[in-house]
Amino acid sequence: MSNTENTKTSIEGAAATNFIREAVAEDLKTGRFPGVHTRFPPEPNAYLHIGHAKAIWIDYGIAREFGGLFNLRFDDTNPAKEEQEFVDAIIEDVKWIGAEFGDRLFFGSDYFEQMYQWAVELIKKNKAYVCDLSAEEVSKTRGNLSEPGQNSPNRDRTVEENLDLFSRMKAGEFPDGAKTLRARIDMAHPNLNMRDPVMYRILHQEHHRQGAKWKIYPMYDWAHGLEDSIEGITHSLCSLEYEDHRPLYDWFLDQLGIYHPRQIEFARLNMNYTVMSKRKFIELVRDGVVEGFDDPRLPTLAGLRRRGYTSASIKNFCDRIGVAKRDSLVDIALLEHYIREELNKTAPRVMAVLRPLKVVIGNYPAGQSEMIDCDNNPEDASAGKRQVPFGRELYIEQEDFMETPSKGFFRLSPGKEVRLKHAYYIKCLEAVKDDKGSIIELRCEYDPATKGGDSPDGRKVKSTLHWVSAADAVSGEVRLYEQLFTDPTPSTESPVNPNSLTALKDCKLEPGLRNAKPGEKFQFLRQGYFCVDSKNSTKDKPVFNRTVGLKDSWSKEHKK
RNA sequence: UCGGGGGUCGUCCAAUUGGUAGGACACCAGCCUUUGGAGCUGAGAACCAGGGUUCGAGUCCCUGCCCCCGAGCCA
Repeated sequence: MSNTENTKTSIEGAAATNFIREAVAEDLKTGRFPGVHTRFPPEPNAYLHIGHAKAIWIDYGIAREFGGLFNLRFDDTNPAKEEQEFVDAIIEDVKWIGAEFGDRLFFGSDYFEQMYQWAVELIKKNKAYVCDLSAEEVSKTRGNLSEPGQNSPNRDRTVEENLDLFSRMKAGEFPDGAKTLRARIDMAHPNLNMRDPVMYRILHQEHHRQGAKWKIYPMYDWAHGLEDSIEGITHSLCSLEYEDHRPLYDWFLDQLGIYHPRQIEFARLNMNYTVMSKRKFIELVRDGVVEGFDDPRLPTLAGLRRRGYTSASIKNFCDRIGVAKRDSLVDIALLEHYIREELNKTAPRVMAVLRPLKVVIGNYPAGQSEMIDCDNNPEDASAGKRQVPFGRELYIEQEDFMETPSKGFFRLSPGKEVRLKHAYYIKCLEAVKDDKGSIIELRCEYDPATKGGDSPDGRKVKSTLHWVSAADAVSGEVRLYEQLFTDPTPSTESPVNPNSLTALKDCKLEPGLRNAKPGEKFQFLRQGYFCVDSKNSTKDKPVFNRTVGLKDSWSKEHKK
């Protein structure tokens, strides 16, 4: 345990400690547990989101820091909601995050037989009984926050009768909902979870792994502690809403007298401008509001990955938000900070014109072209240089030109000179308009002496623009994303931001981008970080997703 | 109403367990710049309230206040 001291801080020098780490260290010190073994127990009924990444990183982090083990275990106790598709997606996501579970991949449903035996044991101890009440009746007799519940009329069945009925439930003799197995605790308990909770319900439904073998399925409260116990979990970490369930978790384990892990709860992650609700995701996908669970606007891990987030940036984020018990709302700007920080160091710079405006350089010889040396990454000299074609006709960004410049605008306008990145200074002579008066082309002249972007006479320009040679440009689609919701604290009913996706269909990309691979990440100079879409991008028609924009003090100033 | 939790800069998390309240993000100012990017420097900014104990309280004790979770045969 001497290594706990220097493993306190993980990547990026995050917060020094948290209450869970301290509790685990204490348990090791007092000998409550000889080592550390954690687990991440998703139900395979949806895709994982960044809130799960936080949980995974806590579970895995605690195991790693104390030299322990980490299991991935599917809590697949409800066949009505669970599917293999989700199992596969979750495994991929957990691996992507980098929580190593080795061969410790488990399924709660594999323990059904053992759970059944333990239930029989509880019946024999007269701690559980078969109840004939309907779901509605159970609900009605449970009481409420201020009133105690009433005992089930079947609460005092004999052990023999209970054993018989329970085995017949298992055998499939009764229809769905006809009976349940309930723990005999206390219908007047102030904690509603302790009022004779249901342990098993009858479900004539095929399980994605167990097939038609089972007609009864265990409830979460009954199953979860048993799963933890079977796997020898020491610290069963979960979110705050299970605090009320801990007494029940403990009760089952104590009644059985089996190995007893310790449950510790922490606050789940909330982020502004988004929702962390599986139900909402399913709804958005079903209604076609988003493309799928991996839509880049969703905070699912699959969505973030497709958007261009790296697992490292998500882990850095998780380390920084820490672990605590109080409710919080993390600013999504923090997540964006970590992906910018990483991509600033690693993403090659390229030029792409999103909303093209043609520029014709009158004094550049017709038919001539040349290759310009461009830095791949000013943050990283080892990234080298590449050659980009330059010619008489170019595209620049529409928003980089203003016929009558507003105050503080120092890009291109008639009579003004700017630098084309890595290339030449150009001066605008004239804006050509169509019949309707829209600007369709700029007539400019360049200064051959400024090749490379410097003027020998030392004159300065206030602005540098990105550009793409018209003759060589690759056309592609660029998808710009904004927050999924305009409401900083959306409810599940909040409308989706109508501008959450803007697809620009005819962007002009520098020719090298033709060979970009799915998932490959770039900085589009002056605009942001983009990655090749992993689903819709083709060689002929590349598609890029904007991961996050560059910080933009101009637009900030402009809004004032 | 009952039970379980929780209140520290705008946001998130710390404070060696009673000894100068700190970091990150965000924001603001300045510098620098062949990305209005990046980078650098600096500033502002908090202990829910009121009592008490103590030389000394974010930390211990009282009394309030506010917030979250819980009444699925979901997890």
